[in-house]
Order: sequence, then structure tokens, then C-alpha cells
Amino acid sequence: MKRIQPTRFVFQPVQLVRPCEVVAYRITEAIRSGDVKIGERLPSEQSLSAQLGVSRPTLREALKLLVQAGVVEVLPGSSGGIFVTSERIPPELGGFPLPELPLQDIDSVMEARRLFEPHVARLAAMYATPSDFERMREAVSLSEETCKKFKNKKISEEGAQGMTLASTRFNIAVARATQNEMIVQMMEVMLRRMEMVRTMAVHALPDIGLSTQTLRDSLLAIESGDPVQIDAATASRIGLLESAWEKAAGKRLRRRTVSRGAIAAPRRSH
Amino acid sequence: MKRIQPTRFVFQPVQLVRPCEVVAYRITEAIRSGDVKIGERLPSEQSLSAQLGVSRPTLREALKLLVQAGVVEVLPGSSGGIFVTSERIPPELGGFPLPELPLQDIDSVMEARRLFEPHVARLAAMYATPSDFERMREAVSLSEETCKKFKNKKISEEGAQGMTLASTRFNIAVARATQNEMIVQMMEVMLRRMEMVRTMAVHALPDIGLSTQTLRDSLLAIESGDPVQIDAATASRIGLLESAWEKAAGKRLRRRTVSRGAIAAPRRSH
DNA sequence: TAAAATTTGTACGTATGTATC
DNA sequence: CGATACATACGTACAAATTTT
Repeated sequence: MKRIQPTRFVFQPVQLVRPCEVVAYRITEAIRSGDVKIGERLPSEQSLSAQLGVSRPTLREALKLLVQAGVVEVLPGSSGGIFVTSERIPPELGGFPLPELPLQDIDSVMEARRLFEPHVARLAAMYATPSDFERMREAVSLSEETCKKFKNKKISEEGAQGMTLASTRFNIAVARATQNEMIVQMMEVMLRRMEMVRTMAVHALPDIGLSTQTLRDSLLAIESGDPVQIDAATASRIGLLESAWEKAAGKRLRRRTVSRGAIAAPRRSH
Repeated sequence: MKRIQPTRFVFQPVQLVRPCEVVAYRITEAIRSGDVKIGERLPSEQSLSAQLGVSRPTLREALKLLVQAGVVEVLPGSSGGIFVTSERIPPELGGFPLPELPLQDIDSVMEARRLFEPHVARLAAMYATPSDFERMREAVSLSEETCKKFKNKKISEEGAQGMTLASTRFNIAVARATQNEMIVQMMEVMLRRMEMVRTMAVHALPDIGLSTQTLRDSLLAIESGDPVQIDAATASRIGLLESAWEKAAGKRLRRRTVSRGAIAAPRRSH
């Protein structure tokens, strides 16, 4: 019998996630998106474990992780509960559930953004409700406040985190405004990868004021509902982070320009 | 002390996945994508467990699931090994790792496809390698063969599965042709949801020959590299499934047409 | 002052699944 | 390929803390 070659395909390793890690991530997700704000109290352990479909011990295990990370505070007693103490979420709490993406493929994330986000923003402009716009405005406000706080100052770690959070919240708000759960999911997958780029790139931002401006422009564009304006604002917002990343990483992105209909994507001169 | 309201936010339940289920899914993924074909032998248990980063018993547990599902066959001896016996993958083997998406939001999946796929196809046209085109052609061939086999016959379960598999493989091949790992991941997330729609809709397809034709058209369009042609082919391919789904489900999709180009977005009053 | 209600903290027994041999 | 040992999660129950009544 002739020897059948074992397939040349290589399988990527699976990373097993413990339920408590998933639970912890879900809670950070709610904080990241702005659904629960700093200082707020989460539901009781009983209610939470019921909502999340896990036992209370498992939930407590997750809370232990969050307390250790300084994200929440747990107080006993009748007026006690689980309180959000910080919006700075350590990177090791998130990013588990997804297959590993090599760091060298970071530009593929940026390319995917250019391909995906403009159209999401267009759809968001069509279906955004007042509360959606409210969430977007909140994200822009956070960016503005962070910007004001660090005006004429060296960008601290806290400032970088603030800008990152604002951008992430804005993107989530836009995705939700489409009223399309599938798109929200896809955006979350993308943002999980983005977080990595952002924390590395934000330090290299030439001017966080400019970053805030692009965020504000995107909001205005979506409010206007004009597709051309939306595309332009989205492109410049992504472009800003791309150049910051290039500066931080010390290498150029492949910068594959995504062709888009009859509209020529703006190419930066270099 | 004033009572602090527990947050009004509700958390979605988490679903825990066992390692062996993840492993089983990963193997089915390789089959679904066409990386390993029917009759082929997979690497040895030792090699596989090493590649996947799990212990051999865990892998064996996963294999047990696959054997039970009739997907693979495990033979002892020196010329034995793990062989793929079927490309029909029972739905309960996949789709675990993702948060539950209510069936009513099925049209959001279709909307996301309309938003995402044309641009993926355009990028694929720019970066596809000969082997990428080869994979696309293989998918089209599978569709053609399935079509021929069931010409003038009632569409059997097997035929429906074959058409579904061909479409899925085509989509994976196109996504891979972009040479962008992020886009491949996003496509996989989408396809996992699609599977559900497909198996329900394919039975209602008016003519599987027409379905094959749209697949062939998409391939030709990507080979031509013309954006307009690509958009048209992709749209008609998606449209065919949409109308089949409407027929199967007995209700109309919201059919939000994704505005493209200079078309003004209609604003909803609220 | 005391009791009741709410919420966290702790502990144990069971079951299941994984890893090692 | 099987068997044993270990880790993890669940369910339940009860104890402790704090505020309200």
C-alpha cells in the first residue's frame, strides 16, 4: 500500500480559556464600551452570575482577577457590592479568546479598518438613534477632556490610555448605531486587535489635539449623513494612527490603499 | 446613605467551551476550508496534539466526537492514521465559540455580508496568488459537480450540503486571497453565522444551477479585477441567497440596501 | 437599641474533564 | 489504550458585615 503523505497543513495551537477569564473579559468589555461607568455599582454577585450563566464561585474567581487588576472594588454589606474603580484595563485581561495574530501582521489590522469602518459609519449614519449619538458624543468628550488635561504637557501613560479608551468607545458606539449585531461582533473582533496597536502608537502621536479633532470630525460627518464626508473623516482618523504607528514601530506599513468606488483614496506623500 | 442603583445593563450569558470541542472545531475548519480533502490522512496523534498544544487524550476525545459524527475514521497500524471520510460536518460540531446570535437577527448577517464582501473581493483581486485562484476554482468546481449530480432531481440533503460547502470554501478562498489575516478572521466569524442561514435556505433555492452560475461569475469578476464587475457579481450572489432565505423563512428581510458611493443616506425620523 | 434585609465571604461535596503514567 | 491523580467548576449552605427599619 502506497504511503499517503501526512498533510502539509499545520494547525495553529488552541488556547484554552477558563470560564472565569471569559467572565472577567465580559465585564471589562462593559467598562470599555462605557455601558458601566467609573464609580458605578454592578449588579449583585447573585444577579451577575445568573445573567452570565455561571456559578457564583466562578464569578468570584473572575472578580478576584479584576480586583487584582485594580479595575473593580468589592465591598461587603447591605450597601456594598461591586464598584468600578478604574477604566484602565490591563491588556492581559483581554485578548485571550482570540487566536493569536502575529505582531508582524499589524498592518493587516489597519488595512481591515480602512476596508470596514467607512461602510460601518455610513450605515450608522442611516440608523443611529439619539442615544447612539449620545454615546458617540460622550466618547468625543472624553477625548477632549483628556486632551485638555495634557495640553502642553508630555503625554503620560494615563493620557495615552484615555485617548485609546475614547477611540475605542467611539468605534463601539458607531458599530452599535448600525443596529446590526453581526457588525458589532465583527467590530469587537477588530478592536481587540486594535488595542494592541493603539497602546503602542498613541505615545507617538504627534498631537493628541489633532487626534481629538479627527474624532470630532467623524462625529460631525456621521451626523451630516453625507457619505463622502464620512469616508474622508474616517480615512483621516485612521491615517493619523497609521502614521503614528509607523513612527513608533520605525517601519513603514505596506499601506495598501483600499480602492473604493470612484472615490480615490487619499494618498499621503512621503 | 443614598441607595446606589445597580446598573441597568444586562450581561449576555457566556457559553463555556471544552478544549476537546475547540480542537474538534479546528479540525472541521481545516476540512471546511478544503485544506484537507476527503480521503486524506491527517498528521499522527502525536504530531497533531503537539501542533494544537493539547494533550493526546484531549485530542483523542476530539477525534471521538469527529468519528461519531462520521467526519473522520481512525485506523490502527503502521499504514493507519486519521483519515477524512466526509465533508459533511454536523452543525453541532461548530459554532460554539461565539456568543449566541438570536435567529431573528439573521438579516443582520446578510446586511453585514453586503457591506463586507464586495470590498474583500476587490482586495482579493489585487493580491490573489495563483494558488488562491486555484482554491477558488476548486470551490466552483465542487459547486458545478454537485449541480450536475442533482440535475433534474429533487435537491437532497447531501446536495444542499454540497452547495453550502462550495460557497463557504469560495468565501474562505477569497478572504485568504487578500493576504490579510485580520480579514480572514472576520470572514470566519461571519461564515460561522452564515452556515446557519445556508442550511435553512439552500433547500429553498429556486435553481442550484443559478447558484453555481453566480459563484462562477464572482470568480470571473475577481479574475478580471474590475471593481464594478466584482460588486455586481457579489451582490447578485448574495441576493440569490437572500431571496431563498425569505422564501424559506416566509418573511421578508429588512433588506437595507447598503448605500454605496454618492447615494444620499435616507434618515429615519425618530 | 434591636431586628430585618441585603450583600459579600467561606466552606464542603460532587461531578467532570484533563494530564500523567 | 487504559487507569489513576489532579485541577476546575458547580451547587448549596451557612456565616459575617453593614445599612435600613
